[in-house]
Amino acid sequence: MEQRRADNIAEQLEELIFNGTFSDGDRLDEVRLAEQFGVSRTPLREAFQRLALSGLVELIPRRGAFVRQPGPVELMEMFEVMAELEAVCGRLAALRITDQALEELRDANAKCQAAVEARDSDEYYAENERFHRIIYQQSGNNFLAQEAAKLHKRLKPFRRQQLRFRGRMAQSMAEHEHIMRALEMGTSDLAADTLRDHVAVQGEKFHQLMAALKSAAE
Amino acid sequence: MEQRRADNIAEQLEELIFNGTFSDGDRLDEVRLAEQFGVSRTPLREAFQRLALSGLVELIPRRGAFVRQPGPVELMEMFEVMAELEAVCGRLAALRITDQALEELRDANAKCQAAVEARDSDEYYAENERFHRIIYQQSGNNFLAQEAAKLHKRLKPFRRQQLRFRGRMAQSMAEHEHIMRALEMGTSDLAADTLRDHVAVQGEKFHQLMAALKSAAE
DNA sequence: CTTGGCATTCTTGTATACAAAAACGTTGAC
DNA sequence: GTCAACGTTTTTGTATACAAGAATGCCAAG
Repeated sequence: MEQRRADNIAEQLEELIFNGTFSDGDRLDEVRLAEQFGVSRTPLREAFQRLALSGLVELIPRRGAFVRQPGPVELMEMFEVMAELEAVCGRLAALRITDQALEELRDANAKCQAAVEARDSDEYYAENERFHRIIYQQSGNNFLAQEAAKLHKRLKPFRRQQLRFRGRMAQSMAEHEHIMRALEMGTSDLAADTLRDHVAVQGEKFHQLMAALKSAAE
Repeated sequence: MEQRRADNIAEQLEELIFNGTFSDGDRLDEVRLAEQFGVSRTPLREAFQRLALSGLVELIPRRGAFVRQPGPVELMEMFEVMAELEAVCGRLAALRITDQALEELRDANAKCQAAVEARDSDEYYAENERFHRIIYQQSGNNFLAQEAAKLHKRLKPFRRQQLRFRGRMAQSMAEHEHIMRALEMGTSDLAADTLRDHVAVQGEKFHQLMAALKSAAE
């Protein structure tokens, strides 16, 4: 026995849900997945529980585990909450941020810029995430930072799509500049508003994308 | 076999942690609890997972399940986040609240007032919770409402203590009045600020209480 | 007396076996 | 032909058995 297969399985299942192998409403068959992963049902059931807590899976008693992808409405709601959480982080961070953290923000932003010019979207995502994560941390509120990071992670697969809009990357970079300036100046309300808009626009773009896909299908 | 013992056990354990039977750092012994509840280890482990997700228990691989009560610092952080979440709910609710919901708020508030006069703290807690829950709902953002309710529930046992401050109940009632007025008028920023302060002061009071207890112990 | 290594014991993680509930298909009655 | 009731099958929930890692204590060596 190695150790903690259940965790590993939870991650793999998460990946399978994100990449679309399983989609909304699919029932996750315990026995089938068990032999597929080469384990017994026990660790799989543990993995289900873990996924249920992060919201990816719904556990219905006596019925099984069902994939639960958020619909457009729920997604918009989540983006709205994300925007507010980021705004709070920004407001607190503007007062509490350290010089060193500011330096790291500049670094992350510079690498973001480089990634945009190199058309390296993976690099862009990574550095963008670092940028936001620094702000969460610098809120000085660890609980808040964790909650923000949790939701950020959950929205990750949807944020990617929205960035395919023409010119969105450049616009996003400009917004980052404004955010940094607000943090440097320590103007908390401005930092909050700028961050809120920065995230809210992602929700908006996503909404537009959904609408476009829908009308294209008709 | 009845059905879903695991859920039941999770609830009971939650209660045991809240009422102080288990306190911070305690290890939850699988076998001991299993025979205590008259079940096998399997449903217990499921219950642990569920408690871990709500943050009451920390699961350390190969070590076991440990009770994880938030310390003073984390508690303050949680109250800060709660204050901000309520503020957001208030800001949105001020724009979206229905007349019927306003009526229900008035009703909950009146019953709160009656409970204060009757010195019925249980009733007060119940109606106070209803008051806040209505605001969560009226934010029009279901995801937000759920998150707010989740954190509200988690802070419940700590909120109770803080209300023992002299005159806190009356002050809280006055704050409720202000909140309602802001919601009636539809002034979202005012509603947000009033709610934020209303919750933040709870954190403050709690802080004072902790300090008082600490200095009394010296 | 202290410390390091080894063996024993205890506890967690996983597999398998069993029980009960829900899903499914078949058959029979109207 | 349709619908309902019953029996079969599948699938979930729980118990138990087993394997492996961590904790503990003992003994010996310095």
